[in-house]
Amino acid sequence: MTKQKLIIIDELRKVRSHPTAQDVYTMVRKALPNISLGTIYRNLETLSDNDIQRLAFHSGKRRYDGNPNNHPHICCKVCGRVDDLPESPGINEKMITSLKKDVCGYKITDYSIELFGICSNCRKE
Amino acid sequence: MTKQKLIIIDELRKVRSHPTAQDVYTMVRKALPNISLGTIYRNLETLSDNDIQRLAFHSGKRRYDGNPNNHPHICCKVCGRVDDLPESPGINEKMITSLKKDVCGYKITDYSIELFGICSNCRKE
DNA sequence: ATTCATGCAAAGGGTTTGCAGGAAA
DNA sequence: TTTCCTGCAAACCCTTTGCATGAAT
Repeated sequence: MTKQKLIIIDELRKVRSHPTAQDVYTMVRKALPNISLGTIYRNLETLSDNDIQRLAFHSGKRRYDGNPNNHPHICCKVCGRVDDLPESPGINEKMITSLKKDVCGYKITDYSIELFGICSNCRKE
Repeated sequence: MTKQKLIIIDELRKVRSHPTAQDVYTMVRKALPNISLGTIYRNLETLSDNDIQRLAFHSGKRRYDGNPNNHPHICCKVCGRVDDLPESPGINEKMITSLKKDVCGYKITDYSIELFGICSNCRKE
């Protein structure tokens, strides 16, 4: 666990914005001005095994979540903004368990539940 | 609705494999040998409004589904294979409706529910 | 000393776009 | 004729990678 990795985790845990790799680069450079984008990418990749979570959306840019536990998000199709969804009674262990039944031989490790829409800012325009 | 678009839809409806743009290119060239990749991309984009569905995973490659209705998928983290999930009692309108509550001003248009894991083929290796 | 991560820059790979030619109404 | 779509190729952008340097044990 290097200084670079520690600061990346730290910065990710501080925000709720689900930043892109570039965003993380900008954030981390405040503490480590000489860190390279390559290191950001390499470490985000490594840390995704346990400490953080990668999110995939249609924009082509990955986003990262300092919370490693799968949970639902909502993503704006216009500006790309990503928010955590509030707790929902529909999303619980029972529902996930029922999803995992009959998965045709797959061994399940993760899930992703995302809503898509237009955020209030973008609707004003 | 051009010949190119019609054949792209037709090929997508014929398979359950959730092909990438390159895959679609290969499929469509059997019927239209001179079609270009650019046209494939442009039309997949246009058709995603109504006739087909775009899927996003971590690989960076988008995949396309001839079924335009949101429904759960399962994706192999090793080979990238994507399958439809069988009907699940946990995924129903009630659950989606409950998810849509309290979405902080977003206007919801779509959702995506994906499981990730390792398919039976990749587990053998 | 050895090992492994870093910084840098170049390469890679999927997707988008500008433009001239062509199909369709 | 006008409009819109296509084929082609180049550009774009995010991400990955090779390599020499540097940190850490």
